[in-house]
Amino acid sequence: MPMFDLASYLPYLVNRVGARLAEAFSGELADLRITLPMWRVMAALCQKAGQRVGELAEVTSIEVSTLSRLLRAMERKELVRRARSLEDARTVLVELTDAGVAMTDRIVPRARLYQDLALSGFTSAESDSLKAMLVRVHGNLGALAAQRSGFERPA
Amino acid sequence: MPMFDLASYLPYLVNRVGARLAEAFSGELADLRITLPMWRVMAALCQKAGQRVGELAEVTSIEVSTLSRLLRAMERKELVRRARSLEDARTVLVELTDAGVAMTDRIVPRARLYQDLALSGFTSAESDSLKAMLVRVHGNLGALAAQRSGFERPA
DNA sequence: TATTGTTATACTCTATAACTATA
DNA sequence: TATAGTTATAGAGTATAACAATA
Repeated sequence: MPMFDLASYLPYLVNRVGARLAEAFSGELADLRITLPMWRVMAALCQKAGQRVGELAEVTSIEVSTLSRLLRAMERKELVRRARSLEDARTVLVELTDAGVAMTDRIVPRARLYQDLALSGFTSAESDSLKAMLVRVHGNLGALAAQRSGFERPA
Repeated sequence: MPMFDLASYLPYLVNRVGARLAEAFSGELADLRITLPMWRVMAALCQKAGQRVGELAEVTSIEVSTLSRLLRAMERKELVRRARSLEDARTVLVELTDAGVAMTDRIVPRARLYQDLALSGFTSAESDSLKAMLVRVHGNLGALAAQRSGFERPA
């Protein structure tokens, strides 16, 4: 029987936390009839107003084809608007509607509160340290993927 | 437009890292015809030999009904074995077959290497600190879920 | 009655590829 | 030709509930 300590295996720890974060916040969004993927899109859009579909896919970690259908559902709920770019007519720019902005405004305080609960007992230095290390790991994995693709990626 | 900084939002950072970890290691497992959920089950089982289905569901963050079908698929591949418990005939104990142990033995070194790549540039103290903080966040979220369920859960 | 696990259903996500339109 | 996005399909996951067996 091979030896392997899950409790010190980073992917396990991250997956576990991610599952709990997702489960808990999904419940938080249920009464607003918003799903977690929708909130991810809204959070990305409220950070930067008009984004291309591919850009959004990268930020939200949602597959482009999945995202395309998700955006259609969000359009039906009048949360977002899609429009062809004037500069490059291949690309589609996505932005929040007024209703989308209003909904995001309702969710953001919950998201903040929720993060505070997840980090309760942490000093602000500890929170910052945790986040910085997650960013470093993300970077390491990105470099890894870039290597495999044969060469460095633009970013 | 609401203000919200994704780059300092913990759920976003965790989701992002989780997505990259999953994507990268899935590729690592592809040539062995093992999926990530299968590996999660195997890793859990190599940590503790015989586990109930519900126990495995908790450890792997996989829904019981999904896990039930996953275990059937793993039985067909002769990686695991299911058997009714003698003590409580309602419960089913899952364990790795010899082939399952052999496969796990092939994967474990890759998993270790893979973790090292994800944590490259980290001192051992930093890695430990990151893991410990993820465990604390997991605990905070568990306490939160327990509260909502009306009262404290056994564990 | 409550619990454990399996099964069924409907819905969503992923992966892949075909397709349209632009560049 | 290459790129951006949409759409279609099949396979797998999730959520829910019904169900069987056992406690």
